[in-house]
Amino acid sequence: MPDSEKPTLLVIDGHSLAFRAFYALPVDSFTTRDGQHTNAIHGFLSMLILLLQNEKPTHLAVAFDISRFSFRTREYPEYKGTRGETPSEFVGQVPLLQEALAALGIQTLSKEDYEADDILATLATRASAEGFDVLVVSGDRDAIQMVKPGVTLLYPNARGVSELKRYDRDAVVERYGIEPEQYPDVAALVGETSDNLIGIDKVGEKTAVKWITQYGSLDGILEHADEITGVVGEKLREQKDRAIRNRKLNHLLTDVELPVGPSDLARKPMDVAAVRDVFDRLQFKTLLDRVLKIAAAEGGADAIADSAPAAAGIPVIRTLIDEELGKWLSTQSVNGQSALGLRIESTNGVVTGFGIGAADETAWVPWAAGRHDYVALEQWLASDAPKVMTGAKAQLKIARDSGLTINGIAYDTILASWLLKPSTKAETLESQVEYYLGETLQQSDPNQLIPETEPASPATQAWYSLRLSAYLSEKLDAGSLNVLETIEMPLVPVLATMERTGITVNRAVLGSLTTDLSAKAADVAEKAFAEIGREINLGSPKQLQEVLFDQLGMPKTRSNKTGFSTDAASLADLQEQNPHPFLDLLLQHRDATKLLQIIASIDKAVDGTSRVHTTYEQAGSATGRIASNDPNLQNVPVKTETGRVIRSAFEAGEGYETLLTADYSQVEMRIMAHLSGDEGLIEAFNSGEDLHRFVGARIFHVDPSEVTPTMRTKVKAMSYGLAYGLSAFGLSKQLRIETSEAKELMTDYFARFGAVREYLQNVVEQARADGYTTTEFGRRRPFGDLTSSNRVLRENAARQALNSPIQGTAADILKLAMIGIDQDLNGMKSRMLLQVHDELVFDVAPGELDDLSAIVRSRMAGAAQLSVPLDVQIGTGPNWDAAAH
DNA sequence: GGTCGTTTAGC
DNA sequence: AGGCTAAACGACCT
Repeated sequence: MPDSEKPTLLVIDGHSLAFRAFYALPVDSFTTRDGQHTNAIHGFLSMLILLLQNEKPTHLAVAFDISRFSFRTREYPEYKGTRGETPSEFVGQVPLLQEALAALGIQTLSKEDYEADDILATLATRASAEGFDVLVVSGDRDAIQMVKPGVTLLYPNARGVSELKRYDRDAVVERYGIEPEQYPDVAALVGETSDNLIGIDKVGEKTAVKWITQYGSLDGILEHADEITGVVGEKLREQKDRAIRNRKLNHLLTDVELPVGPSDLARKPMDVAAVRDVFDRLQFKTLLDRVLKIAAAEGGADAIADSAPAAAGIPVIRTLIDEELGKWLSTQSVNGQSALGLRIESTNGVVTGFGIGAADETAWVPWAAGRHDYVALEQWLASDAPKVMTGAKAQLKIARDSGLTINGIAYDTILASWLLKPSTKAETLESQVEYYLGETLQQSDPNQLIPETEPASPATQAWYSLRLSAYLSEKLDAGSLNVLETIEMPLVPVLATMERTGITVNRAVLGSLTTDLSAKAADVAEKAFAEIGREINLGSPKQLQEVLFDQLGMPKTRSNKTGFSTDAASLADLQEQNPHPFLDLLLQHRDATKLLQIIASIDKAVDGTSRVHTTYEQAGSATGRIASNDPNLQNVPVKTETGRVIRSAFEAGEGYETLLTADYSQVEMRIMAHLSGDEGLIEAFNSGEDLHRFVGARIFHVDPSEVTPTMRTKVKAMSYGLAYGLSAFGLSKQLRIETSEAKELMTDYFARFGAVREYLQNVVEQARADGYTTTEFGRRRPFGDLTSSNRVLRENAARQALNSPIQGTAADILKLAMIGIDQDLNGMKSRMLLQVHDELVFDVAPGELDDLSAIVRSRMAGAAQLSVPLDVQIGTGPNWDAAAH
């Protein structure tokens, strides 16, 4: 690079470069797991990164064509007419590329009726006049005409976009033997196949250059056309109109009116969070690293100053205790009015200290039970003074284990970030600091005995939590903030209590079931091996495929990525078409081993007091639901007889009278009735009649008493499928009926409950317009793929969008009920133990059954005011199975 | 040892 | 070609 002090403007023809990348890179290697092609984007961005590194432009813009129509096609409709339909795999990549460019802080330009090259030529001309060095990147040969002192063309060679050839004036002269501004005259004579511009017959580059050299220009040639002898001379005189037309069309405009001038195109800092977001979606790992390196090299924290609060530098940490701490807390929190960051540090589950972060100061409070006077600290912790944390629930549990009371947890950056983008997996403080603030927070590596780098102090961590909260709050809309404040934050201590409480499990029940099931599994496995004459791993889909399709020669099932499916539905199909004892034995083996797995996962989690403590993942699901893990207590079997034996192992705790379960009946259908306003469905719920019987009566035109079990099953499947975007095909599969019958069922259903279909369609339409769906309480879920050109992607997104407000509203409702119940339980001994999406499980203290039932019923039924009642079913019994109803 | 794909338990 | 999950296992890669 020249050391010139001149600013350098880099302008790129977006479409032509992306298109070259599209053909240069194999689609197969550049496709996301969702099926989005990314080869053009990848090729373009890697070229761009190289340009940024090598050319270090101070100013930058990428121009795009808006469509293939321009003033040129109006003048000459055949212009570029030979170009086939642009491949849809390419078209879909352009908006994503533009999104990536926006995140990188790069301005994109386009103008109706003009081509990108006209914009480039205009900018190049203006910039050059204003004293810029200009670099033009275009894959269109017409761009050669822009070259002049100070303007250089970078032109991709045949191998795609990985190498760009520099054409300055001398290079053009060397390559073509003419001056750059003469190039369009040559091209006009020769023609340009790719633009569908036919030249003069028999005139190639050599002849054209010879004439230009001799007569100076196309005009000069035409003036002396009579002097040119031979067949080419005749052709020239015959076809000179073509050359004139070509010359008009290949002239690039240098005076297009643009909203910005060269100096407006100064490089802007990238929005690190947005860059990560886009690159994550595109699954560009290596490219992201390269981009972030550039960001760091170009100015580190300053580069992201626009998108993040100013990094004033990490404040010095004071170590404070007792009175001094009390004064500091009072000053920094303005007597408990203003939020402070809080990080609770622990080792092996025992609190060792507190990091507290204010805006410009941080404090570290070493802590050990009974070692100091902690009055000031414990007062502040127990007060409602607002505290900002990152991952509050886990820290709160440890604090409680150490006998501390913490109130006023007003903000959790993990939950805030999740509400912002609920489809991403839960984060950590370190990942948030890096993602949102573009800074690095050292964390301790548990695998390193002697850490190479000092991990950040809890005080610094608390300070970062506070900064993150400020950043996130600005990004959150009012609805999401409302969900954070009224649902998610109040739920944190409730879930913490439930996790710490756990539920009693009778290991003896599990033990005897394990014995039975193990014997059963061994028995069916042996019989299965006898059927096929050899022993295989029944859990290996690959080995099963060999047995089923090669050895037994069964018809092929639906295919998946690794071959042919052996799932239960496929095996049932096989049993119908090609009955074989092996199939049934295999299913029985699957059944037994699955239950054994679940039992094992529960059993190994039982603690010394016979209780299991799940961990609820509050920021895990895309819709707002809570997930349960380690062990998962939201998928404990219930549907089969054996499954219910597992449930019967969950018992009332010691000193408690019984278990109580409470669940909503058909919440999602009720929410659908409310949201759609469908009069038939609303009437169904208000009638008190069994829902599926009521709906069945309407659809099959019979009296409710005449609805047969078969009719009820079909209607039930249809109703439930609605909220999932079930197709006629899917319905026919599930019910094992003809597609035509499923279609008929759907038609009849919508004939009676048409507002439901209308509502579901509206949800998707609204989501497409807004870019997100919303629950009744304001929880959002963004959707980008609703406008994707990829059909699979688009239709998947549509089904997710229509389901989200329903599933999400149901989640909101039960969460609100839990918060209310927890409040009302204050002063009682009974306790909430489990949440299973539409069900809650409680330990009932002696004498509290009636009170508890009333509280639970009232809080659950009253959690939301819908146009249909929320029906709550309550049951009690010594164990979870017996308490079901 | 990590990641992906398949399968299946629940709602 | 049915929405939201957790978990186990096999297969494959490093």
